[in-house]
Amino acid sequence: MDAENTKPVTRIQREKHELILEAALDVFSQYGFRGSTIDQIADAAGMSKPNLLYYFKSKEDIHAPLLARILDTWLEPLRALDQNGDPLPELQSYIRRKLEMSRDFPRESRLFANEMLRGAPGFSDVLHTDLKDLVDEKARVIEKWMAQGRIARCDARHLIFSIWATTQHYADFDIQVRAVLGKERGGETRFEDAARFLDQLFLHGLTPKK
Amino acid sequence: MDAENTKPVTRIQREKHELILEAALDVFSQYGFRGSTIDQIADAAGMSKPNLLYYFKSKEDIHAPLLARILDTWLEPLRALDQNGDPLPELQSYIRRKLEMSRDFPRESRLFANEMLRGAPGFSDVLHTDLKDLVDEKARVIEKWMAQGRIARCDARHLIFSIWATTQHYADFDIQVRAVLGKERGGETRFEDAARFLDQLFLHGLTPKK
DNA sequence: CTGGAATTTTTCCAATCGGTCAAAAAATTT
DNA sequence: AAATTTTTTGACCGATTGGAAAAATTCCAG
Repeated sequence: MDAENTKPVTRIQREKHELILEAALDVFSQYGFRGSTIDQIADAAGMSKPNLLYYFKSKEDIHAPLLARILDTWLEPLRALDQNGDPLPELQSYIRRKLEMSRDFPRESRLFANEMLRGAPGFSDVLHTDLKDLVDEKARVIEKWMAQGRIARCDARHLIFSIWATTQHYADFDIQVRAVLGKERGGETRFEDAARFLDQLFLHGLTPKK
Repeated sequence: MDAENTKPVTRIQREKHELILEAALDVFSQYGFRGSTIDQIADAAGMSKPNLLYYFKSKEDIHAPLLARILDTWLEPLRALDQNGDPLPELQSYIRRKLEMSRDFPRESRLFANEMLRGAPGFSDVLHTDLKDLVDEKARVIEKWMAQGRIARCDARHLIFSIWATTQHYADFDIQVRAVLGKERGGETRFEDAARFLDQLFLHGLTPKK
């Protein structure tokens, strides 16, 4: 009955499953679902298309587990936001962790972005439940901090949006960021520079300390 | 010789050109270049594929003018950043104008995002010249303001990135934003809420005024 | 080292892809 | 209204798409 949940059992199955998902992440994150072809993925995985289809019976079946895996990973830093910690350091470390994810998992970020651009088909239910619930919960935590005067009063949800946006930008718009910074400005320090900048932005904004 | 630059002359040509580009923007902004089909665009434009190809001789020829038109529009607010104005109001109005563009031209924003996710093929030259030059120029303006103590010291380029990221987020991740805010929280005020929040973020950050 | 299971390759398919072409139909000019 | 130009259609093309089937091969336990 649960034919789709049959997990790999043999050594080869485990290896190839992982190999294919790795290759698929490369391809899907660049071209999106419709723009990617099974042949492309098979090539990237170094195998023939029918061979790939022996492990995943359809294009959807390769894409779905990638998405499922990601949302969880992606929200982990937000889950770690601790209501018992100090507000500013908590948010600071949330921002830093999200930025590190953009640095270390840019393909995952782009896959997610591709899905959002398409309007998140067959994914919007998760957005309205799991995601919304988590954001609601953490927004309440942040609002409590505001009520206690430990943090400036602002819209907690838009604060979360701005953290997502600024950090994911470095993965999703990597090409643009590199182009603008140029090589002479040492594009390899861009994540440290970004971390410093975001720290200041979220802590103090642009008002000069007189 | 300049066969590709033959501009529409008749009334019908002008109308259909615009109609097709409008439809193509809908499709390309959702599925990206590779994920979109000429048939889809023709359907959206209410005409047959061969008829569409009478006006644009290839898929590329529909896509290219859309992209060309956008980068210019997109950077106009940054161009308007006036070095003779007051720093904080200048930046504030830059942010507001960018946010308004996300509200009024979300498809253009998504088309651009799609192109970036793909690595901006056949576009990266513009990024390294026009875009970089403009950002360099405006970064110098901002750095001058910092040197004069009229604005907090920070990385001017990453400041620009953060403005791009936070504002475009409301167009590119619209689905997610709506899902998180939910209808009960009046998703139709999200742009006003965002404007208020971004004003505060960039002006004062999160440090509470004691 | 062999028999059965797991894996891979070869061949194939119908649908869709981007695009062409000639003829039909409108629109415009004379 | 006739002649001409512009626009639209339908039929079609080779290449690519997602995927099926079955034969050929490799793997591994007894």
